Amino acid sequence: MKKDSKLSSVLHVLLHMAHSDRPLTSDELSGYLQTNPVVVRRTLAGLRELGYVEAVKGPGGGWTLDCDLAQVTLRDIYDAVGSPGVFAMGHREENPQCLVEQAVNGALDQAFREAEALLIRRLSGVTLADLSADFNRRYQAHPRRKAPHAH
Amino acid sequence: MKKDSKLSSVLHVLLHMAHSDRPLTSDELSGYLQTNPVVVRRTLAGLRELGYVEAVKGPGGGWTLDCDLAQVTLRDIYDAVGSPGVFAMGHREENPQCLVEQAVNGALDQAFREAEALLIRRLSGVTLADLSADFNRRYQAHPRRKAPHAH
DNA sequence: CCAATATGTATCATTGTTTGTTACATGAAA
DNA sequence: TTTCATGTAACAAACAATGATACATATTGG
Repeated sequence: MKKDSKLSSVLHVLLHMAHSDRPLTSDELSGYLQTNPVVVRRTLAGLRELGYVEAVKGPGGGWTLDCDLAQVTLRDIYDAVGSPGVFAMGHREENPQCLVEQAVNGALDQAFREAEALLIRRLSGVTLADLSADFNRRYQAHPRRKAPHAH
Repeated sequence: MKKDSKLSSVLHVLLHMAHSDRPLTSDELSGYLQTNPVVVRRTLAGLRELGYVEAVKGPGGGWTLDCDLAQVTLRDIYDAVGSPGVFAMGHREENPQCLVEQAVNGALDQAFREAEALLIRRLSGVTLADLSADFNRRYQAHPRRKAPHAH
């Protein structure tokens, strides 16, 4: 099944923005993700509406962070990109009257709910600042690299 | 994102088989799932190869269970249908050299791994016999229903 | 004011996966 | 030998995610 990479992509560009001292254009960001500038704008539109990032038009414009990295968790970003369904599995509403199906779905739903709850807890426990610090650690470990982010 | 319902579907038909005293044809089973007989055969083919079910050709033929319900867990069935990817989210291999991406993916992977491990644990803790018992409880609670499974 | 740059967004094309369908071969039973 | 059933390949349809194009809007700086 095809995987939705919105969350990963958004975090990727947010971190790049965190380590940039000037606005980054959709064009530049799309280069990092090897995608299209329009896709970037589309994806970041939600974050802009929620006030996590700011977009400025015109020359010298682009995207900048507009939040406290230490206050925003991965869960916030997950919500911001639309809280996409966590699981690739589910069940159609085949026939909810069927007692057999009710039994099956009940058992599966229980397991899936618990797993999703754990995932959300874990995402809530990591801030963008944590990610940024993690990046810095990796950078210290590879100081020879010319650019902090090889693209 | 579209959800894969193979696991749910397979469990559904397995339980029907568990409560039937004769082989059920792909045609009948496809009726329960509101799908196509060929899809059923395709999906159950894996379970047949693993010995969980048996398929008999010819008049009076069809599908029957060929395992101990108390010994087979939902996790076994999950594996039997191909252990489809659990999550609808992921990350492309955009640019693994990028330290930013490494930091992001590291954090996400950690959270996803834990959630998946919990899901597998939960699935391992439920047997087909448990599901069958659950069905029976539901049936006791609705004794007026003419057929044990309304289809 | 105007040219250049950048986002905002609607629309359409492309791609890939899943599911459904058709067709036909194989095998078993009466 | 007819009928009923599975086994499977091949193809069609449906759908969602992604990419691309076009153009409007806003801002900067000469």
